[in-house]
Amino acid sequence: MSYYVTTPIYYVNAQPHLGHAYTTIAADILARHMRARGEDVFFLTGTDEHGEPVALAAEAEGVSPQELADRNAERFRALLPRIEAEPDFFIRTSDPEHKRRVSEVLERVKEAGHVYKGLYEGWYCPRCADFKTDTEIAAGNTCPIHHIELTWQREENWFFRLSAFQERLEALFAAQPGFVRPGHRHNEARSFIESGLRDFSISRSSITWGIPIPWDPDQVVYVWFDALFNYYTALGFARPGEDLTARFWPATLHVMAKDILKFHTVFWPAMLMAAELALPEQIYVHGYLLMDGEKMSKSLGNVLDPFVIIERFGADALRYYLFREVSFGSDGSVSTVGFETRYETELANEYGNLASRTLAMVARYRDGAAPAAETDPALAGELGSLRAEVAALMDRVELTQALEVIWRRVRRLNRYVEEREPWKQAKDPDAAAALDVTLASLIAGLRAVTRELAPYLPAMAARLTAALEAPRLEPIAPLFPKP
RNA sequence: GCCGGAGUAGCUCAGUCGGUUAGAGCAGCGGAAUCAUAAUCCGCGUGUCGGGGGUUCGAGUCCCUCCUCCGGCACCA
Repeated sequence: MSYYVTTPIYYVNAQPHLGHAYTTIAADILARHMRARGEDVFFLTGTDEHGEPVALAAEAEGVSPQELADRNAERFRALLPRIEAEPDFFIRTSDPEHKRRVSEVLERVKEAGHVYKGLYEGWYCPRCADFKTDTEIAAGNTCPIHHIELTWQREENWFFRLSAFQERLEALFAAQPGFVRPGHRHNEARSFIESGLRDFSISRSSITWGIPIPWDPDQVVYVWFDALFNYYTALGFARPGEDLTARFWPATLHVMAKDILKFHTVFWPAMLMAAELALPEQIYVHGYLLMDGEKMSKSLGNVLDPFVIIERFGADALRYYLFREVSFGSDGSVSTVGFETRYETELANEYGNLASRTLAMVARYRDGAAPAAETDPALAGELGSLRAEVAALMDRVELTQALEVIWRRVRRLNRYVEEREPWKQAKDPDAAAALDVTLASLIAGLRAVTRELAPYLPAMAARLTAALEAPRLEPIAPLFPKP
């Protein structure tokens, strides 16, 4: 089965931060899990580069938008290895192939009658070179940024006939209750649709940094229309000389934070319908990471710095922590103290130490030779069902719950050691067979949990797996050393 | 205002179709053990399940109402 998972493409005007890392790690965990299951996986991430803010920032710096985009896109690309994310392709919306394909699709959408010329009017700030929504207008009808008076302007734009898709979207949400997850996000999107859809403008004449409208080169494509299609266009040129579209389209899963729900759950499906392309199977909307209960904010000084964590504890630990601490799909708090607690109690003491004590005992009592005994029936059932349980949860994108069921086994294994007291078995010549069972069961258990943990802890899982599969088992340096 | 979500132990949260004395982790206290990164394991909870009302043999779980917090309510990339 093909499994095509995406992150949003990140807007290059911002600095990469924990939020970007969070989404990317989520998609990476899913991709790794599915690869391990033998699925045909394609994992896409990238950058969104067009639009007003980039054009303005470039102007302010005295560089071209492309130069600014090149520089900042590189920052997002550089984030990937640091968080151990391994996408199959990194798309940039300034890629010529992307632009060409968006133009093609747009023409198709227009030919199908879903695009028309209309008037876009509203309050306009000449300095921002942008229209303001009602909520963005400051007192005295001024621009909140420039504090100058806004003017009522009208612009002739090309509009997308979103309203025409109202019924089809309603039908989609009714027929596929799992289209958007978690469920309350599905409802949120649904109620938005039911409140009545209005056409929206998909072109801009005020800027030039974008994809030209094929039949009206004085205007460029509205960035969202450009950006969303990345999921589709990427498959056409991710592999030189090969078109992966038939193999991977439609996407299995789009992962994103809640701020862009509307674009992905309403606009995007309608755009695909208009282009007569298949719809993604599922959209997963996760929450925000909060710092001590507040939204991340540099000025508040409450930022959990992912790079500090990675440097001190490794990317595995960060990946683990984010999905362990915060229930995926909800908002949740993260903190340095919380991180340190989980790192020490769970990664170091429970899991890392389980590995240490197991390897040490095999080395000490059996000279490193893994006993050939069968897994203790007391454990076999629980360990045997783990793989299927995790797979079922991953299918539903329940990343936190999957970690929970895995961790229950980690704790079970530590309890098993206490129950069996292998140090006593080692002293009793009559208990040799029992000790074999104990050690073999621990090794099997450790393998089972490590296999499931590998998507979360790629580096340490690989280390431990290698140690467990070595011809001679030996103690290894702590997986998660305590400072 | 309208729509949606949340309010459960000191903290963070789980509680599937309503059903046995409401659970887990963390923190705290006591104990056991010594294979291990002094890591582990066991024991210890008098919680108005936000308030009130209702349905039911039975409600944290369903209905009504009120309070508090959060989010969405269109072009913000």
